[in-house]
Amino acid sequence: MALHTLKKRAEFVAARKGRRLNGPFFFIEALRRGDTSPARYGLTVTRKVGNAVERNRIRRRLREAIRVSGEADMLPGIDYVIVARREVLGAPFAELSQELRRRFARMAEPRRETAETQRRPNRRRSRSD
RNA sequence: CCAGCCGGCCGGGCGGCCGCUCCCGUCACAUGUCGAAAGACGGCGGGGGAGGAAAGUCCGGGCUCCACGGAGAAACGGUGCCGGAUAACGUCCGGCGGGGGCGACCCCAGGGAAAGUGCCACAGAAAGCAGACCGCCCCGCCUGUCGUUCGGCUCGCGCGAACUGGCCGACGCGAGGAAGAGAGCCGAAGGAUCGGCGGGGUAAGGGUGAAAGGGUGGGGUAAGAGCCCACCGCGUCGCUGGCAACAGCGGCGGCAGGGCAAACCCCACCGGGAGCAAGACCGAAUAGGGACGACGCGGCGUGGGGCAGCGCCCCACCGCCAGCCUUUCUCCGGGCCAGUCGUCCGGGUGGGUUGCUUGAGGCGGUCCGCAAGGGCCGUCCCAGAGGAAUGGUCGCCGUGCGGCAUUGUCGCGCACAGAACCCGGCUUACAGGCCGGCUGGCACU
Repeated sequence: MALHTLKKRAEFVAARKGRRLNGPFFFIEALRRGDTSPARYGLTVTRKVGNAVERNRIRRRLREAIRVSGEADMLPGIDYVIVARREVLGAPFAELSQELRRRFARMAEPRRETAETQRRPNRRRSRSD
């Protein structure tokens, strides 16, 4: 049974209010929905990353990486939004899925450290559409 | 073999593992949800699944909705040689004209400049009722210069003769025959030439410019000029060929108002508007809409009523005038014309379903046509997503570059680019490769 994906623009916008985690290939926004239904995810690939072909490729690699190795580390009740960077294109697939797993695991951990990272001034905003 | 021109086509291939989506078949046996059931989600099997440009969204259509009563005018946008193709086009094909190339071929927004307006910078004398800077020519005047002839003077060279020892050398002569050498100055005559000034002729030449009022050659002339002649160009008339654009030939005209219309403009032809987020159906909350009832409602006019009357108020007609909508305007025609409260009714956003892929369709054959294309026959069904599928990953092969090396191995790379209702075009992007035809060279037979 495949994971559900986010469908509405409102859901993407809401995820921005969640915790944020940076990485070399992407950053993740995670929002606790307050129920216990299975995790959902959405992919954001902005137009400045590349043309349509490259954006498609990024989306497909990420989706495949989540399907193969990321699913297990996602927690129920949370919406994840993964905002891709251009580096996804050149990265080896193994490295990509490893990175993805590491990030999900980090999300699941107690938020002492993450809370600290979040306090750091981070006022950069990114469009999700 | 080299260089080039044109047209067509492909644009990585094969396989393993794991996925996505749509369709068809099948199962309800196992598990879960919904359901009375059929069945749906689902399991299993099979099949389809990005492009030549899917792109830019620049034209033309189909399809859909909106608007659409008639007449006239205007405005706006587009197209612009001729004929054909086509559903249509600004596209395509075949011609014509102009330009380029040795050639195969390529390029051209290619109606009207004698309706009018405007512009033609800089340079240049002059840029639009043409003009005269230099130059060329003629005439007059002035001053100088150079030849010729004549006369005079000065200097120099030489010869001769008498005399003579020698020297000096008067005189004469110097284009005659004995001989040879001239030069300068002054004056006069007439001529040539240059310069200056003035008057006129000219548009050949120079120079400026994108463009200077046909071109080349000859005659002609003071110098020149279509002034005259030949050829070319141009205009015009006629004939011939062609459906036509146009071409050819002949006559006539001595040549006329140059360019820009991708400046306004004129002429001819075409054109309603918006787009699948169109539209249709099912349909929450909230806000708004319509009908009926009550209260209430532009101006003038006409009729009726109330008050004793000036006048005011009420009702009706809807006659006129306003206002709004009818396409921008005009005329005619048509429609609408406050608001508040109560009752009832239907629309409608989020969402879902549909439109949604069988079509000016592809492929093959055949016939017609130079071709674009068309007719007929056969055959095939070939993506339909919706935060958006059509893939991810690994291996082998192919191919390009580089290293080692010598035909193996290693490394890096393999273009432009992703359907969103569908077609016909245009334009733009694109690594590499294949096929066919043609042209110009070189070599060999």
